[in-house]
Amino acid sequence: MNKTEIAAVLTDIATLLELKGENPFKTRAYQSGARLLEGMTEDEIARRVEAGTLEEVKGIGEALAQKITELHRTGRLEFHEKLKASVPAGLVDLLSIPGLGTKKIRALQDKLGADSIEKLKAACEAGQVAALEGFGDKSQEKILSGIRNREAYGRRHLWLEAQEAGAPILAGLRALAAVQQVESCGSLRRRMETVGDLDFLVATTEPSPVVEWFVSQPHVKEVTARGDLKASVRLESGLQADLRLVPPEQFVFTLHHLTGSKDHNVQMRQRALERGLSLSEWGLFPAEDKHGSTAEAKKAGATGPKSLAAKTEADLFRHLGLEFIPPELREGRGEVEAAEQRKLPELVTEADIRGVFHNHTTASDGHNTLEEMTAAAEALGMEYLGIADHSKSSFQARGLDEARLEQQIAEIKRLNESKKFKTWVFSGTECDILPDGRLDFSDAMLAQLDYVVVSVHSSFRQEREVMTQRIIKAIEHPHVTMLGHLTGRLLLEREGYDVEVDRIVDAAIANGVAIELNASPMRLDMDWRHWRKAAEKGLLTSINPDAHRTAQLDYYKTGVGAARKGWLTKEQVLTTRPLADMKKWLAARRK
DNA sequence: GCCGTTTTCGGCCCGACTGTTTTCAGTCG
Repeated sequence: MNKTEIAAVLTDIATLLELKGENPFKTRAYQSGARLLEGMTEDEIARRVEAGTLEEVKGIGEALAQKITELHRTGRLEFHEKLKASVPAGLVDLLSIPGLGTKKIRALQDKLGADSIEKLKAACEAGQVAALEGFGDKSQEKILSGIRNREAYGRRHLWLEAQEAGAPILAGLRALAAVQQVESCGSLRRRMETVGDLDFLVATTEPSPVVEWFVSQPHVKEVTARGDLKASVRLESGLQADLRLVPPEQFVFTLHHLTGSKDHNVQMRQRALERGLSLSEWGLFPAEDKHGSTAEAKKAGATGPKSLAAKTEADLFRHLGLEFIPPELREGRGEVEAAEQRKLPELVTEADIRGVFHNHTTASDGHNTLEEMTAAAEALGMEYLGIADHSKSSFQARGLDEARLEQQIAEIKRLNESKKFKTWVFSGTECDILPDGRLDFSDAMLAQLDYVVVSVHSSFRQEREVMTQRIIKAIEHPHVTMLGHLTGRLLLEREGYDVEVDRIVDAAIANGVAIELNASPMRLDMDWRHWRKAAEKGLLTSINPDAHRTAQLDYYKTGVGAARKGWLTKEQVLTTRPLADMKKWLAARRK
């Protein structure tokens, strides 16, 4: 078993033990064991299993070491299997209902035999839950609504959806007189491809009008919590939005804490400790001396230790000997080390982008004409726009055959010559990669184009090796400029096809082909997790909106977010080049 | 289940909020 699988088993054990009412510190030990494994390399784990030195890792003791070893060697763990068999299968599902934790679930199971969502729902409808000690009408109603809305509440949301839902809230908060500073935090700020909920942080000395505004904005369906220092609402979309209010001097620390990620925060706290400091959402304090706990220090109130001051996050990082780490990079993937060595990349910005490739028109499955798309690109200030309608095999998308493509080439030529728009238009195609790796157009046809995007749109289920070879064959074709959506994934809907990313990246570099960063918010493909390594090897990308209507040209901004998350600099993104350079680069590709 | 320059036993992160309680347990992040 690899580390991810082993960690998953440990986490599962923790959950099952909790449901059985085990000592919470025992369950925490399994959880932290899982986290520790995630933070180690496969190599290190294998080495420690082999040498029997797992116990040297702080947080892993005799019991965990034995279990990890068994899982690593055999892929099974009898302890886990017996445990699983002893807990009703439906019980774990109950944890997904808001307001239900292990204690209440146990009570419901013990007293009502409710060990599945179905049975719990029936018990609620019969009024049995409200009658239980420790429960009441409100709890019963909350459980029922939690069950009814389970799907909507549990769902993650595309980054752009979350961003659009959050923008008016952020603007509204910013406009309040009592608000000194406000930011959204969490995965939205880190620009993760999907977002679980919205987190807003406000600096204020006068929280109550802020809370009042927050819970009474439009689109709030339900207020789930409301206090002096925090509030939570459920929006009509099913998204949950949380508000935290802190005094101004604490803002930066809470902002950093709530932005995360967890892994990043763990590393930062560790680093603080190494320097005799203690970092938390409350501040950056001198670490407590051996005789006083932080709790006692807290109780001492104003006489307790004072946090170091930080006006901005840059101050916070500076206190720890680090340069500022942009939120997008805070994933615990080497950014702290890089910040220490002053080796963080200068990330590409929206302002760097000069043009957009891979866009569709009404010729295939787009909703706007060539002229409308060009006008929209001009309005965005783009120096160039690349059209790439589908090729003939994509008949579901009204793909163009040779005759229609030649027509479009002529049309684009006329448009450029007319100088009607400041934006230059490049003729291209999104050419299907056929199941055997051949392309959907002849060499002669492809040679007439300014650029060629190649994409897989069929036979998604091919074996990993077949699919990998298929794509590499296409990349090796002399007329190909860039590879479209590497895996074809649709976030929250469909897994991508199975490919060996490293080999495709190497083939692209060897053939001078770029891999697009498809900026459609439902794709963001190739995944940001691959970009750092790929770009360090020399891969170039093009941030492509894959727009099917004028408004979607704007997707390039979402793509810039993903590119930043992938540590990409301006130099590594082709579409930051001015038109003249871009023309030169494309011409050189065609020789 | 893990840990220890104060401990091999007795701690383990904690603050805010809700709901059901009448002083607090459970959940959440």
